[in-house]
This record gives sequence, structure tokens and C-alpha cells, in this order.
Amino acid sequence: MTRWLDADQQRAWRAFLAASTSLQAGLDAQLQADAGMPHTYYEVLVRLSEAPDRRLRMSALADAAGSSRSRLSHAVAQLEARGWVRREPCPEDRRGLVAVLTDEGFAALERAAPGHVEQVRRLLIDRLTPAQVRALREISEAILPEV
Amino acid sequence: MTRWLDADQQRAWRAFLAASTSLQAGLDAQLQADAGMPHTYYEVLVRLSEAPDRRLRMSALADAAGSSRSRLSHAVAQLEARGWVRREPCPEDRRGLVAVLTDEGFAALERAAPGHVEQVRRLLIDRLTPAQVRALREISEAILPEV
DNA sequence: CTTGGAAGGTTGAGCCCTCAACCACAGGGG
DNA sequence: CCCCTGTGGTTGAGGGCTCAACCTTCCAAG
Repeated sequence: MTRWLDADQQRAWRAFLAASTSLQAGLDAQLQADAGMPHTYYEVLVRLSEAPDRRLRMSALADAAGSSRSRLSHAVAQLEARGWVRREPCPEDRRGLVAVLTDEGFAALERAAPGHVEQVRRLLIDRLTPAQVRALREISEAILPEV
Repeated sequence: MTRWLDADQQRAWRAFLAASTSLQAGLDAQLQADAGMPHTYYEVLVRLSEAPDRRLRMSALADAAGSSRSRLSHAVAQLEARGWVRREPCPEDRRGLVAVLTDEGFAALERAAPGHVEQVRRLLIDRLTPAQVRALREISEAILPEV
């Protein structure tokens, strides 16, 4: 009844699982140690920094950062307490809120970025050939939810 | 100074990150909903079930399941409380402990497995061509820590 | 022997996340 | 105009993970 995985699929799946968890762990540890924040918070800051005026509706930010609304809510509360993000009411929808990256938040991101990129290279990019990097992108995009 | 990522690398990295977190989330949600355990616990049961006599030293189990010792310790405590795993002293090293999968634990694993495999197919394997599955394995093995 | 460091494993505090319940507002149909 | 359903966002409880401190046992060097 169940369509089990064959040997190749099994091996690919296990290797992918191991690689992705070890990578996530390595990134989280580095950011936590060097910048005092988890990788998910870093991602929030990055997406905000790339948005026009460094501001984004909470729900748009959640989508951009690949976060649930609830998770983002907790995260932004934390980041706001550090003075890295501010929440403002949204003019055109009174239910909404806009998250704004503060100058302190931008500075914190600038401080954290080099070490993070270095780690991404060490753990991922520098271990792959350019062709593998391309293949990884295609495969990853195929895996991504329906769009 | 910092070697930033170029556009291709950036895109590959972000796609990979998004794919692996969404996959992990999907697996965790399915197992939590259908089997009442997180994916990491499932992995512990799997590795135990594959070991000779369904028993493994704690540290060996931690390595096999890709878990820190501390994490495994907490996990096994939980699994023991459910009656799925038992801890026995290790004959040849009085510091050590051996984790043993109980019959109930094995049964729980058998119940959980089909839904889990189905999910792995839906979210990963069935979205890739056989060639991509092979490529994914090679890439993942290249990413894995030093060996 | 004895001693000192290393390895096996556990523990508890604190943090982050999930899940479900919840409040406030939006906006179209009776 | 008034529901009534859907959307935006928050909250708190509960659970899993990390980190550092800790205890026990091993083992090798003196």
C-alpha cells in the first residue's frame, strides 16, 4: 500500500536532511554567538533592510522572511525591545501594522552580516562547484511550495 | 574585505534556505499532528529500529540521529515516559547507557511511518526528477560536515 | 597507586516556536 | 444599515532545544 522509498531516494533524502539540519545549526550557532540573535531574527532584519524605506507590513514581512505570523509577532516584539525595529499603525488599514527598521537595527545588521556571509561560504558555497550551486538552486526552487 | 555572495550564489542560498525550512516545517507538522511526536523523536526511533537488537549507546544514537547529547537526553527521557524506549546500564562501561526500543516503540514507529513517507514524497521526492534526486544526494553529501 | 584530564551522560534555566483562542477591523450581501 | 465572514495581528501556555554546569567513570602518566 505504502509507496516506500527506494535505496537511491532514501539515501538522497537522508543526506539532504542531515545537510540541511547541520547547516541550519551551524548558522544559528554562529549568529547567536557573534550577534546575539537567532537566524530567524537575522532574516527579519535582512528583509526589512531590503524593503523600500525599510518598512513592511507585518504580514508581508512574515511572508518575505518565511515565518508564521505568530512567530513574527513574537520576534518583532523582541526586536522592538532591543530598539532595532519599531511598529507603526498602518494608514490605509486600521487593522494593520508596519514594521520599520531603525538605524540601530540597520547598524546591528551591518555588524552581523560579514560573519554570517563568511559562515554561509564555509558551510555551503565553498563546498560546491559552480555547477552544483546552479543545480542546488533549481532543485530548491522545485521543492518550494506551490509558489 | 568581506567576500559577499554574487547574484547566483545569493539566489541559490536563499532558495535552499527557504526549501529546507519549509520542508522541515511540513514534516514536523505532519508528524506532530498524526503521530504526536516531533520529527527529531521520529528520527531517534528510526535509528534505534535499525540497530542490531534495536539497542544503541546513547552517544552512538546521538550521532546516528544527528542530535546533540543534551537533546537526545531530553528526547529519550520523554520517549521513556511514553514506554517507547528503555534505558539500561552498559555492561562494558559503567558511565554508559544503552537505549533500547521497546515493542510499543516499534509499534508506534510502524504506525507513524506510512504517513511520514507519504509526506516526504509529497514535499520532496515527487517534485524532483530522478536525475535531480541523484544530484541532490551528491550536493548534500558535499555539504555534510568534514565526515 | 594516585592523580588529573577527558569522555559519557544528565540537568535546569532560558529562549524560541507552535498552536489555538482571541480581538479588531474590513467589506460585501441581504 | 446590519450582519457575517474573512483578514491582520497578538497573546499565553506548553513543548523542544541550547548552553553551561555538573557528576561519574575511565584511563594514562608519573
